[in-house]
Amino acid sequence: MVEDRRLSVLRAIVEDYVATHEPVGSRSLVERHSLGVSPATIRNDMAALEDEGLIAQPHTSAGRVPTDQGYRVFVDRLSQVKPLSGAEKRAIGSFLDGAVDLDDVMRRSVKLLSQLTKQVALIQYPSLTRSTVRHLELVGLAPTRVLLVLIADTGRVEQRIVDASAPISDDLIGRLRARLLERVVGVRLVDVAGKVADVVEQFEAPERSAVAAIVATLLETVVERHEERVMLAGTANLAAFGEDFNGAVRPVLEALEEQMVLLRLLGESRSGDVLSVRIGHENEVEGLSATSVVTVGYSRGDEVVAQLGVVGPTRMDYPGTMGSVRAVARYVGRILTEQQ
Amino acid sequence: MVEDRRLSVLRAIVEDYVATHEPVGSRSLVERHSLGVSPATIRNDMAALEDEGLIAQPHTSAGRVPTDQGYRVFVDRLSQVKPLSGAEKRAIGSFLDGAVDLDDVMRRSVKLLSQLTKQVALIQYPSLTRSTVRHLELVGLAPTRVLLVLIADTGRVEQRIVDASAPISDDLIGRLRARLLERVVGVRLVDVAGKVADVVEQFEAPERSAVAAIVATLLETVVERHEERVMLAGTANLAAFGEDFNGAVRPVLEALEEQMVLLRLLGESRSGDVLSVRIGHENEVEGLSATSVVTVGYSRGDEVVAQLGVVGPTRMDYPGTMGSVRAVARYVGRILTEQQ
DNA sequence: CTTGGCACTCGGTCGTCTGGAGTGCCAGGC
DNA sequence: GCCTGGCACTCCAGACGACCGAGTGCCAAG
Repeated sequence: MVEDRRLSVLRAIVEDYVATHEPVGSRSLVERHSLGVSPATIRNDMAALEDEGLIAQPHTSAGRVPTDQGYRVFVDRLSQVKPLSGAEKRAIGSFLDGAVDLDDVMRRSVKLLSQLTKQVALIQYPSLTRSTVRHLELVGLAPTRVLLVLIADTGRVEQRIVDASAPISDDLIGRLRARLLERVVGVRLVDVAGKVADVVEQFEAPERSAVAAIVATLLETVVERHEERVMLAGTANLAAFGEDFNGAVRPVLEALEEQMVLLRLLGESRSGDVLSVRIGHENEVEGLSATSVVTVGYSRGDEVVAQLGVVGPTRMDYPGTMGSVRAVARYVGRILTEQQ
Repeated sequence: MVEDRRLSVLRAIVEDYVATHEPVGSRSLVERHSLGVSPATIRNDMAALEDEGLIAQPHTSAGRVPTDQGYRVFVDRLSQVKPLSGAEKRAIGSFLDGAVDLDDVMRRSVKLLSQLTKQVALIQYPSLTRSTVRHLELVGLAPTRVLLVLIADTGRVEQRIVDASAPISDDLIGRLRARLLERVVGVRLVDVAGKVADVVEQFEAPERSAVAAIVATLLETVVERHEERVMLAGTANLAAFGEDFNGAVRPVLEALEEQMVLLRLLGESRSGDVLSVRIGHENEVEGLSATSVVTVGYSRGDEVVAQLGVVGPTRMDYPGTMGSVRAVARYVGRILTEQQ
């Protein structure tokens, strides 16, 4: 079929361009891939592909380069996720198994992913709102200060210092701690607010204001979504982007420095645990329109708790990147589930 | 004095080069600074400075550029730390005051510093080993698993999951918790090991192995220095470095990605709370020989607990950078001391 | 010790030229 | 109807050379 060959040509162009980073012409295409036809025929196909908007020429008399749409078609119809090699899998296992706590798991995973893909890797901490309270601790620091520590079942720990204007006795701390514990342990964070709503009322006048301050801080800790952190590694790999630093790399670095942007990036694909690939302009984030973002959710147990992925140039090795992202997500999920 | 003028010339060269990023010649020097002599005289001075190794020419018939040694003399003898403007001081105050916890203080400080200096900023978390134990918590997770949470008086929280092969009852957790608390609260982390050495012996056979596992993990948490974290911001400012990405910026980015390197960078200057400036090759870290590092310690109370600083091109604005670094360190110290 | 003058060096820029890679189109063949 | 070889055309990239200007070092005179 003619149509089939045309797509083969597109695939070949994408593969060559990804490999060489140079516009690919009709001659070299027939040489490197056994397409069984002459360059002239390829040229006709290329003209058609260009009409469809899948490839473009940087200038007349240059080879062709895939467009964002071209990559889209490649990813959707022409490529398969490439599974990792056995060696790579073993490397992942041994690399991640030594992690001592959640921070360590995140740090190791994101570093690993950036090394596997040679791109910038991102990982979002497991969402607090979806998890449950494992423990809550109040520690008196000073007459009017209390440290509130909240431990989620994902292993994440949040701490806040509460400065109540009224003095707080150790006895009060003990009673409040017991009451709160009995209310919130095992409760989903999103439901904590409902559970502790009436606690303040159970305390009398001299103590009430301090209790109110502590409970308010607790609610704040539980509700605030801005606390969803993102960790990042491999920015040095941006070197592969191109030579013109200020043109290409700077906006990317700037975007990556903003926690909010990173969250949006990972948040855009609330697609659960299926791979999401956003190519070039499909990306909503300003400054990243020349990059592609590959993300996937990872799970604890059978619930997706957060996303991880990579950011790289649109001319990336999609099958390989997708394979690495998916593999790391699975391993992270397994570790979180086991460590539970 | 001739000698004096020579140093003035060096100062002028440094200032001009920092401002323009271009080799500075004798003519433009007399034009921009009122030195009261002719270009020819300056040329003689420049030749002398070059003999002393303080300046160099990139090539014949180009202007002069300061050498690392030239910057050294400039910093040591020719410049004064530039205090911040009132507006800047107010900005620091309002920017840092809203911090809710230690992480937040670190995050805000490092971001602020990178914005003030337009360079890459680093901040080290307050050292664990120098601080004391504020609280310790054991939480049972599963029959054989316990979560150990250690809270230092710097506000830092460390958690570890202990997997004892033997079952651990809630009763045991309670007793062990009480005993450990009574031993370690208020004790410096470095002294914890001595305090808990005999705790294991106080438990009998069926419980002893679990206790041993928990205590071992506690010691690990307390001793391990690799846990001293460093946070970093402003990598996008590396754009000011130069155009040749792979030549100049890449090794810097790579070095900055390594926690160990960052720690060394901040650790090299155990100079307490006096500003440390390491210029170019003075820097031990490979890959950063074209950068200068300005660091200073910050305190909680009257004890220096960690370092912060910036990394930038050797052609940085030293007086301004030193002023910003010192100012931010003072504010951070104040906040930590107040929040205590 | 300073200064003006002068010859010299050398990097950066501009215009020109040329080779090569690549294209589009066309006519002929299967 | 599709493929193919041929051919004219386009245009980028690199090489080459000339020129300009900024800057230097040195010297002799003030």
